[in-house]
Amino acid sequence: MTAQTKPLITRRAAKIVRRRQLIDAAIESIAKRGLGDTTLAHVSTAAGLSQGIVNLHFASKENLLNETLNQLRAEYEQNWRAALEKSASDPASQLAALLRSDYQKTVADNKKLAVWFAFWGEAKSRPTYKKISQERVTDYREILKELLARLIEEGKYSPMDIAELAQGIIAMADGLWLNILISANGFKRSDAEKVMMQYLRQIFPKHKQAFL
Amino acid sequence: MTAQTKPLITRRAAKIVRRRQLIDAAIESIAKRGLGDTTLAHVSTAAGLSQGIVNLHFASKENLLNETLNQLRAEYEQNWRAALEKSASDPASQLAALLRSDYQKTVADNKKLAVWFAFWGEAKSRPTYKKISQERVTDYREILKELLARLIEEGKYSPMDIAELAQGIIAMADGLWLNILISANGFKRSDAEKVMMQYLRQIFPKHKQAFL
Amino acid sequence: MTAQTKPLITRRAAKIVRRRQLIDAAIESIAKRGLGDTTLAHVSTAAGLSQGIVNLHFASKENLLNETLNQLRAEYEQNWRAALEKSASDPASQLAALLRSDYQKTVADNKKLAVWFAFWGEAKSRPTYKKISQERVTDYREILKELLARLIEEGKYSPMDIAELAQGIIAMADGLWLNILISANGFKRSDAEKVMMQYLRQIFPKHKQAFL
Amino acid sequence: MTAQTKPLITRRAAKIVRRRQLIDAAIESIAKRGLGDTTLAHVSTAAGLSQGIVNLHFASKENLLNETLNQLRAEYEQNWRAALEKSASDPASQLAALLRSDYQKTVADNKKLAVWFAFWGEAKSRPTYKKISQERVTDYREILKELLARLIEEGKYSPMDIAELAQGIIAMADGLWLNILISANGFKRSDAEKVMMQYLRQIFPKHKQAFL
DNA sequence: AATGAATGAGCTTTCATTCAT
DNA sequence: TATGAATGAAAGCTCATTCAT
Repeated sequence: MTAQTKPLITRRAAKIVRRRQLIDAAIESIAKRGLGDTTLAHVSTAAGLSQGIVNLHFASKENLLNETLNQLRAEYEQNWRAALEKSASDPASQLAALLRSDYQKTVADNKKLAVWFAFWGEAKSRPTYKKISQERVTDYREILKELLARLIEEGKYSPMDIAELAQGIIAMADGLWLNILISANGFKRSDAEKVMMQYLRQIFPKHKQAFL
Repeated sequence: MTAQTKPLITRRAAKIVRRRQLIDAAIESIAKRGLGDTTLAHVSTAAGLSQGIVNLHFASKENLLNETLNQLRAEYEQNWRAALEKSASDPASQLAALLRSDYQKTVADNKKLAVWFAFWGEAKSRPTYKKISQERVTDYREILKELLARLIEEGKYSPMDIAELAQGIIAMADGLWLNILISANGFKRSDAEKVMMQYLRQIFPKHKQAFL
Repeated sequence: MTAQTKPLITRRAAKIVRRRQLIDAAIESIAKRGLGDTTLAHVSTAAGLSQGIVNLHFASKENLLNETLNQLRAEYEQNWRAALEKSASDPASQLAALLRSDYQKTVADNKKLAVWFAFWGEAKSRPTYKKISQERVTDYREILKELLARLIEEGKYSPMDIAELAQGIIAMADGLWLNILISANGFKRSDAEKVMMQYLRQIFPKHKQAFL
Repeated sequence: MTAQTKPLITRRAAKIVRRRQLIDAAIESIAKRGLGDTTLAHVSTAAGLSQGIVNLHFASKENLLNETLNQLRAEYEQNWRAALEKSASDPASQLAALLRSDYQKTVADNKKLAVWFAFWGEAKSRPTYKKISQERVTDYREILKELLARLIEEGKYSPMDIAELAQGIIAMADGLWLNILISANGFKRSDAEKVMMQYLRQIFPKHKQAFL
């Protein structure tokens, strides 16, 4: 009887935990089998739960998948924001921190990359996937542009089209993810980071040090 | 009028023609609906043919999909090789031609990009997709490295890690494809080309002209 | 009246009950249409259940069919063992009981005979069918041989090759099943029994009484 | 021009040959795969001919199968009639010849037995198969009864129900076929013959010699 | 909140049959 | 007479979803 006040919170918490558990199982399965071959049975089994559980917590498979992508997006954003906070505040350090964060295990391990690409592969025909995929880089791009502007000013580099530059950097970042996912010869996260840093050194030679 | 005895489109088309027709229908459907929602019924209907036709010509759906990816790969290669042949032989022109070819309509229209990403999305769990995806860039990468070497020598640029450079360029090229596919603000093939050219101008300032 | 809270037939029947229900439906359909024309739709409809039900409980059609044959084999064995137990223990009575049991309604009604022959018809190309068909008579044959030996001893008949004798009796038993199944002129179970009893009287004239 | 009178005959002959060729291929396939898994593609391929060939010569698969069974029936009859003609004319010899003929290679090799049982397996649901299967033994049974009558008279055996006796003999003959088809321990045609001869010796001890 | 038996639409595949050549 | 590409109905099977418990 004394325990009766608490359960509401506990239950709500339990609910969130369960959802997260199912999302994790979904990521696991998508990475292993692809989006097309992932069934709700795979997900619930991997979560050690029963058949109907996904529909109970997410109402539909579509919804689970949307939430999964959303989860990935949130993690991604959290990760680069944390990286910025931890790093020194000068633009070069911040830029390095931002771009290095893309290759941290938390966001770019083989499983998660596979899932990102799985969703991108369906993005054209699924507005929700497309939208979340776009959202993933909106803030990132703005921050990136800001940092580039500050760096160019600080380093007195000749003027550049910052928007284009940011596009290029993000493109390279994504392309390196693809390379990690698909390469035959074991291209790793650390390799991707090296390539990216080399690129930054080439564009911002005066700040080489920050990009070693 | 003399051709009137034989219909222009013979009902029994040559096998190769039929196969091509079905591959085209597959591309169409994958672009429209994604890989996961593409059914053989979609493909055969789009081709204006009957239910069993895909299994007749490709034995299985899996095989059709493999051949579709293969077709895309072949087209891609053909396209950049043709671009190289048409362009001037100096390394800068060749480099520009090679990288511009990635954004030609033949290989990078919205449909084909969607299909590429659809396959990449399943590449982790499908060895065949992975393999063909790797093959897509093997020759391309070699040629690219060769051109970079010649250009660096010609321009007497300070030494660079050519392999890494090539990785970065290809990554950017692929990432720009993603941007075309997913961007909200109408990022087009021509925009991608601009970004890439800007990048080349930054790395090879003495050859700016070739990358305008 | 007290049972009214729970319906007599619970929607979710115990697994074993469902399986049995489906096997019965399969027997029904095989008898009516043959093995080749029996579809899962026939079986599930006959069982008053839905399309997917067979795959849910048996994983595949092949498995359902194997289990069906197995069921038939088990019933057959149960039947003759029960017959032996019920009969007097002298060899002649036992022999009569054993061979009469082959023509009891439980195991040799028109439906089940049709099913046996349906499986035998495919036995050559289906190892599982062949194996189960062999197993059907292994114990039966041993018991039969034992009884023949005891009877010959008891009656002091001139020595016979018991194995061959048993082969012949079993062959006749099976052939009589075929006759029931195929005969134009309404050859019935009781007719088959008569033929078999006549045969036994001929071989074991001193025990005529037991085979009337 | 001189050859123009002949072709009609040649063609007709060719037609029969072709039909026979297809029937043989059907037997081959049914023995190998069973009735249910035999497709027209199997048959035409085994005959080294093209897809549509069966429909051309038999109008339908059903028809081919009926004709195949018919062919088997005809061969079977031919075989025992030939055996009777070759044998001595006394009833015992005739009887021995008749029953031995059931285990000659021509009619009772593994392939043909498999086909017989394949058809019997569907006989219940296919009137045509049932009919032809009945026809197979109608004349045979009459002859058998006649021979039994003559033998009983000749041997002055105590009176028997000849119809029942014939039923039993035919049943045993068929059951021995089943044993050849299904037995695990290599029960052969010669073994079947032995069992049958033993039986005859038991019933007609005075004619033992004829049944050795 | 959780289970898991049941459903049924929809999928890929097979195959007898047709028919232009 | 023969071919073999094409058809389309029908099969076995999968799986998201429902719902009694």
